[in-house]
Amino acid sequence: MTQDHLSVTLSALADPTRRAILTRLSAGEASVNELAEPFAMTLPAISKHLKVLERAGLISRSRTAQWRPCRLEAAPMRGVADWIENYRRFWDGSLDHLDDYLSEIQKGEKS
Amino acid sequence: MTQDHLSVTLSALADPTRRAILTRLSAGEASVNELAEPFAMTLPAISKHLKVLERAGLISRSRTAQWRPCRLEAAPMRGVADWIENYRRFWDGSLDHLDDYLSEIQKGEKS
DNA sequence: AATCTATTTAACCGATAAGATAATTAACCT
DNA sequence: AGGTTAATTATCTTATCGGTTAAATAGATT
Repeated sequence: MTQDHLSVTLSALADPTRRAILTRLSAGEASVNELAEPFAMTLPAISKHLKVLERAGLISRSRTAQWRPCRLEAAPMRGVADWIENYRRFWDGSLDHLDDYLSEIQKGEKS
Repeated sequence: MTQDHLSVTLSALADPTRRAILTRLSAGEASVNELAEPFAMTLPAISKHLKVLERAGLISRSRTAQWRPCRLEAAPMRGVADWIENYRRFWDGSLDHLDDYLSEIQKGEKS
């Protein structure tokens, strides 16, 4: 089954190692070895995680000599933020204007 | 490995069927059969999806006769929204891109 | 040319996920 | 009691995931 963008993004984000990598990258570019350093995990494992993040469009990679520095590309997160925003009222607790929101919600995702 | 809340929530949300179920539930409670109806999928499959959502705390279930109506519980989404909010500046960009722009300008002025 | 460094690819493994079918539980209605 | 409806559990298959070790590629250095 060809996965939709939102599913690809969310499942990329569902792994704690990958989220930690993104957090690290929010402080700036980093090489694969730098990214791997904090984890009790082999390099190929990190390499795989990076490939998942790249496929999801959450990072991009350049080439400098033998290094392949990674950069955060947060754009796909916007889809997640937008989707989840439709549910904010359900945890924010102000159920007062429920009716106003219903039609908006129903315009949401139809797979 | 015991999964953290955020990972459990995100992987529950990573499936389009489950997201569609949540969207449906944002319009109000529904029975399992009602939830299953729009999908080309057997009932046990839906039942499994519901179990995943329940484990993630994204739905709760009551018992009325032979029906087990499901209700949306959006609370766990808050963790997702909070986490992702840290990245908004990277796609909203106004601040970031302004910084880039300003440093570009300064380089231009110096040369 | 030889070697060191950075990273990826290949091949494999165990665990989990998503689906199916068939059987089972639970509650309702004659 | 017997049958219908609602939903779950059990079992199985197939595919993907997250990790490993070992080998391969690519570029820099000596």
